Amino acid sequence: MATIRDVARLAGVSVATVSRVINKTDSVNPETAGQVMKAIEQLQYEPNAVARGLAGKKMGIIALILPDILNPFFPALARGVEDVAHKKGLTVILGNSDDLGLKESSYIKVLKKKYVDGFIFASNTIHEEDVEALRKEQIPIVLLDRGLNTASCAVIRSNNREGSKLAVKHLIEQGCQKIAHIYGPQEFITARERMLGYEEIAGRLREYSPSLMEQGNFDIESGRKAVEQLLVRHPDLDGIFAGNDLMAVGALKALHERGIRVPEQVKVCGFDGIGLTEITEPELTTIAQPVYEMGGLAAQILLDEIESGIRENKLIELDVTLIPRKSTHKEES
Amino acid sequence: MATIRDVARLAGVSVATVSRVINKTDSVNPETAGQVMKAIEQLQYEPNAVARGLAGKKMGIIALILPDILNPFFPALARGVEDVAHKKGLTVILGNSDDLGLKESSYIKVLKKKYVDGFIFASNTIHEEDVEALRKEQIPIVLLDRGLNTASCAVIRSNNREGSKLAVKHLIEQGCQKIAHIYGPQEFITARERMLGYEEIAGRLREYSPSLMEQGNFDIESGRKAVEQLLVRHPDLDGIFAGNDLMAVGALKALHERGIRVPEQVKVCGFDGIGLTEITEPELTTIAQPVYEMGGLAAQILLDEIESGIRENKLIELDVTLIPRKSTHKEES
DNA sequence: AGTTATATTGTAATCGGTTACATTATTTTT
DNA sequence: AAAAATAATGTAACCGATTACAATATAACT
Repeated sequence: MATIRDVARLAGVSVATVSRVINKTDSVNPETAGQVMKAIEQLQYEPNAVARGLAGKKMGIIALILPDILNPFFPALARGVEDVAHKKGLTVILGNSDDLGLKESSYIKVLKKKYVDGFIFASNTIHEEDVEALRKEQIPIVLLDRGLNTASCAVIRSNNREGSKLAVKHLIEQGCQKIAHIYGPQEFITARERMLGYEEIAGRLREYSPSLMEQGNFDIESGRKAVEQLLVRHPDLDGIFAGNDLMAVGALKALHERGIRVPEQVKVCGFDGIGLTEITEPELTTIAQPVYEMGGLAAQILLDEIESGIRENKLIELDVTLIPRKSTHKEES
Repeated sequence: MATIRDVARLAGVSVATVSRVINKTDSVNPETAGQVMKAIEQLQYEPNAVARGLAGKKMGIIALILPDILNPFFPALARGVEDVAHKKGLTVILGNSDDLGLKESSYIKVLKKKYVDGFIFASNTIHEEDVEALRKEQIPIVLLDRGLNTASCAVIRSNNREGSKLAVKHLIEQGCQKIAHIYGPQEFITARERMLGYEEIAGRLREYSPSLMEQGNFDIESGRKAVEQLLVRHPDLDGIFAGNDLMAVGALKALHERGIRVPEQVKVCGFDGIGLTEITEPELTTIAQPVYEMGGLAAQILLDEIESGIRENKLIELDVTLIPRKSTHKEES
């Protein structure tokens, strides 16, 4: 591999001039630049990213820390991030935090030493101090689905509240009168927001009761269990709005096991819009988040901040969309 | 951030000695080492990974290049790789190649400049020359699901042939007599092997005919279409072995649309063992690859090679297991 | 006792870039 | 025409580690 000094020698100039040509940071005589270009060409020279990184404290890498790539919500996010990053010549380091603050801290520690350009946290358990520390060191961060309290960096999320309202309204339109909700762990702001949206609309129904809500923890099994509980208390419920698709799948399973037909007897709606929803039987109505776009946007914002060096603590809330499918279909009467 | 010189100064020794203490590369007087340790402690010193990388040409990063993290097969692989890497203090860079040789080359080019320690390719389209080039530069590689021809580095795959045989035998045991196969793109060795396994067992059946095979391309939609074709030629088929789970899901959908009951009229078996198989209705029998373990093993082998510097061109073939589920259930008569 | 081997430590080059500062030549300003 | 500004380039320090080589002291060997 040729180095910048090889190029300088061949072109008969100093390394500084070569650097200037490469980075266009300073004016260089066009003729000289030509020589340099020719030398670069001849030697097939490519600047060494690590040396650059050492000098500039930026490795051209962004870190994406998410809870678990196995959770079907995250691959699309990762892909969104990676596509944008790759287009700009940056690479993406992936970390699974399992929603453990400790693991997040550990990633931060390791990755800071590697001079990553910035972090995207799609994780709910980052310690506030970690964020603060990164800020103080001027390392750009973008947060996904984090509260307002951390107003010290860009935050992206989708409009969970409105999404829930869409879901419940849709269930009502399809004829549901007694709509249950399986909510996610309340330490997640997304889960809280979705519950609020549900309460806002479902609370108006004559049949509404707080006991129509049951906790799950965002996985399939908990969705199934929640429905079992709900059916004990309300055997006559006719709609279920699950806080995410995974729990909705669990709900579908529970109903199927009990011989309760979907959508005829009970209609089910999920949240997230992951691919799974297209392969259940019946296919699952869901509130789709623009996950891929969220990832891309997060990367875009991060890259902007990296390039410009200016932090904009914007809070971006993306719109979600209802995707009506068979699981909430209303038979024409 | 403290540097090694700060430590040296505080401990009253040279940077070389500090380096020796940190890396245990050379003998250091225990007393001196103590001083150094104390200084390190006091300054909260942590070696800068980039400077180290520049000096040693290794950044403590491994690159995982896969076709598409959105394909449900790969998250588990990625997780397997990442878990092992993280345990050893390495980080993982993720790249989506979309099975485009060009994108792979592009990743290689970029990542070599970043001194990644090694590559794991789970992609089917790497140019032979790229592999050769990396080898020549002594950069460790591990390949997943690649042919024997590339015997110049470690290769991991699962026993696709045996897996197919397991699948077809299972279908026969469950009472199938006319078993169709949806095979994947023949440029993928996995697809070829699975087809061979199918032919080996299904070929013995009285009802066998080459026209029982139909091509798909490993996605849901192609599985559905393949079944439509197959049903035209063989309305009386009673078993379908799909070359992967995604196509099996498509098959399920096609059958469901036509009102053909699974498993009563037709039994279906997939291949891969991805999570989707548990949420279809009926749940899908499949041949499970130990995907997470494959990832872990790939990382392990790569790390061994990185550490030791010696390449072992082993070919490891992992066992697959049949997971019988409802989609091939035989009604007791 | 003289010599060789071993342990311990330091000096300075090296990895491969970026960039502050200095220098010279040329152009613009007054 | 002298002074000031601008363009073009080079020198060398710096980023923060590793490591070859040299130097010194001490232990072991003949």
